[in-house]
Amino acid sequence: MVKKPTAKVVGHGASRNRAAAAKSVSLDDVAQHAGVSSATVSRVINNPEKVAEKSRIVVNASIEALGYIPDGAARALASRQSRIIGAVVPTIDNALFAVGIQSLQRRLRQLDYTLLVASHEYNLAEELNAVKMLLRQGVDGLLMVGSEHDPALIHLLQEKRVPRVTCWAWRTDSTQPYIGFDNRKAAREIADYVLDLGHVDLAVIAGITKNNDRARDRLQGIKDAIAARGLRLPSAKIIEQSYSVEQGRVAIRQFLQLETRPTAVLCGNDILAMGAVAECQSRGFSVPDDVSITGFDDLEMSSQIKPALTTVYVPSAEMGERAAEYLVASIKQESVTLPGPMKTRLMVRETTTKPRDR
Amino acid sequence: MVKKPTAKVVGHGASRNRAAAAKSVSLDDVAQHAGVSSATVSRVINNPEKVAEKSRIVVNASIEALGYIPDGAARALASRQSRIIGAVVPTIDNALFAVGIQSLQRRLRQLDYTLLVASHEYNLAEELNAVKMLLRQGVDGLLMVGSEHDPALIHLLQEKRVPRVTCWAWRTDSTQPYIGFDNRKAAREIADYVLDLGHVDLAVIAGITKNNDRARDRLQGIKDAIAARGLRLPSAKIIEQSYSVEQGRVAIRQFLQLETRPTAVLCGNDILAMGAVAECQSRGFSVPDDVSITGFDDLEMSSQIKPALTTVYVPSAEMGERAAEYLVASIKQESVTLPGPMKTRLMVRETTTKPRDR
DNA sequence: TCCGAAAATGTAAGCGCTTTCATTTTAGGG
DNA sequence: CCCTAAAATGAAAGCGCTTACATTTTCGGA
Repeated sequence: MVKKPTAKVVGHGASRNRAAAAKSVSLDDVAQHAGVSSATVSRVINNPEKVAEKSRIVVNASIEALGYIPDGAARALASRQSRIIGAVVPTIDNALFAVGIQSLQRRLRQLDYTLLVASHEYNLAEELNAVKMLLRQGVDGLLMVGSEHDPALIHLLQEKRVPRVTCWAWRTDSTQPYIGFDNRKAAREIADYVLDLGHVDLAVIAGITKNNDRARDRLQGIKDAIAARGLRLPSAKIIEQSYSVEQGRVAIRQFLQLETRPTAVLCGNDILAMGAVAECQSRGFSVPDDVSITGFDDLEMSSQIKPALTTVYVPSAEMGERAAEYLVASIKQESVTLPGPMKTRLMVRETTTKPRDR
Repeated sequence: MVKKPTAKVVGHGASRNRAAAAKSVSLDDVAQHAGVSSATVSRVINNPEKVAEKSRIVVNASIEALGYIPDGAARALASRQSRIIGAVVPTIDNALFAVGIQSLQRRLRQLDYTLLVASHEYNLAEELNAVKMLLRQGVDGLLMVGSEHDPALIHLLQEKRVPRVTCWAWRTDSTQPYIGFDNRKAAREIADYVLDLGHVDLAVIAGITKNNDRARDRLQGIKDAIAARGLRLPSAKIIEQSYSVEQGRVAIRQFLQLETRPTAVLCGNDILAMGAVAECQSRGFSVPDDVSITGFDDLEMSSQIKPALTTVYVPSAEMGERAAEYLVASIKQESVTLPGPMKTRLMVRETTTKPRDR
């Protein structure tokens, strides 16, 4: 007698008793409830136009009735798209970036994407790590800040071919897509303004330029302006500080006790400038009469403090929005043209004036 | 003759020619390269202690050599864990939340988790949407702000059983896990301080209390203090404004032109307070001599402006860190005890003083 | 009425992992 | 050296979707 090959039932039947996770509704459940195949349900979700109106209605009703929420992981795995965009910024805890991220996120959500964020606190190795982590999570696109990165990062990105964009900077050496502005040019503008006022003895409180092209560009822009007039900026008149109010205070203190006190201090951002202003005030120096001070970024607060800060407006919010649109478009492989550098704007307010006659 | 059941080879062999995506290295590639099974490679990654040291070394070498990066989606699908934590905040663009998120993110990364953020701009429906989106992405844990939500949200969370935590608030009606502080109590403290100074004619610039329990609690705390002394706070002395410097200015303007000008104005947060201070100054009122003003949150800037703001310190950074730890622990089903309410601290600075004799 | 093309739907094969269970290898006495 | 238990490894079944391809239905002439 010959053994009949019978329908062989294989299977582990292991009932995963995970975390009491309330058995959640799956695509198949919806399909069954609606009396169609799971493919149709999938289509209703992803390509409704390919489904007859009749079944579309039935399926949508079932989705509603069952409270079905698609499983992103399964979706990502099957479609090779996660609908997640990653952003790596130096820190979220700086109004400049917070504003940009907020608007990025808002726009992304309108486009039905989610935002994964990471920060590296101005550390290139950490940045590389962060990007790896985002890549592991399968982000469809990536936003980064500035043009300076670990070479391994560049290599990694090249290899993975993830659509990406660089913000808060802009350069002509376009080896990467930028949506940002020209820090150097903007810095030169505000420096020019101060020089036009008649100041010849300037000092600079820059951000830490190491690994930070934005800070470096800003400093360079100031140097450009000074050099163009045949003036000099001795290195004793340049201090690099990390971005905090306190550090701004610390820095300007040094300038204040110099023999030849500068008549104007240009700061790498508004935070430093606010510290500088505050320190001058508490030491009895008048701003701008004794010292003119400028910032950079034009944070909300900057126009509100007394005296209001002369600074450079930077289009963070618009940038975030544009970046969202650009990334999503490139993911969808739509043709997109990168805008040129975005416009910054000199905001002349109350912390700058002509130097006193000497 | 009996047909031998042979190994049946089925398959579509469909070569997905997706977006020229550089064929990336998979687990199997690594396994092959290392001469082991994919299961072993998986173990090396997830449970190294279950693998003989010898193969562990070989496998790690292969991973390195091939530049293997695990696919998060596949991992999430198979293991039912995404290693992603979601955070839903009103807005990122408010130093209070930015600080919290920054520290949440930092800690999360140390714990090998990633942060998905969403903001709802003080809109409950948007919040529900955001949570749905995060759930769709399969977050393992969820951080939310405040205790007031769309009922559907609560229901959804109940059903999905996602570990969650509520921050920036704390209440005894513990229907949900809180890691935060008691806004009402803290507000009462600062109000008590102002009252102790001798002020009897107070005014309040609160945040918008609709859908915002934090704002409401803070206002209530102030009312508590006033009521406890048998004083009154007429509704004309309460203005609700959204959190911006400009709105702070607008609000205090109204108080300033009142017949019985309040001698102290308590603000719902530092942003409003800064606006209030600025407006007083530009209208020639001295702070604190003509009007005492208080804030809430103790942002970095608040101690730096002139006059420095009397306010309440709120432990945002620590909260973010604790929240990260709590969430990860609950995900791992470790036993965790929630801390009680976190400590806030009255920061007496320069914007408050005794009322002038009348 | 019938036929063919187009539209709608269904079937089932993966996507790249994790994990269960079975099998092989190793180690440790007797 | 053999036997047994423990340790290490492998084989393969899904996880919940998307999608290529096959099949069925619909619809508009002729």
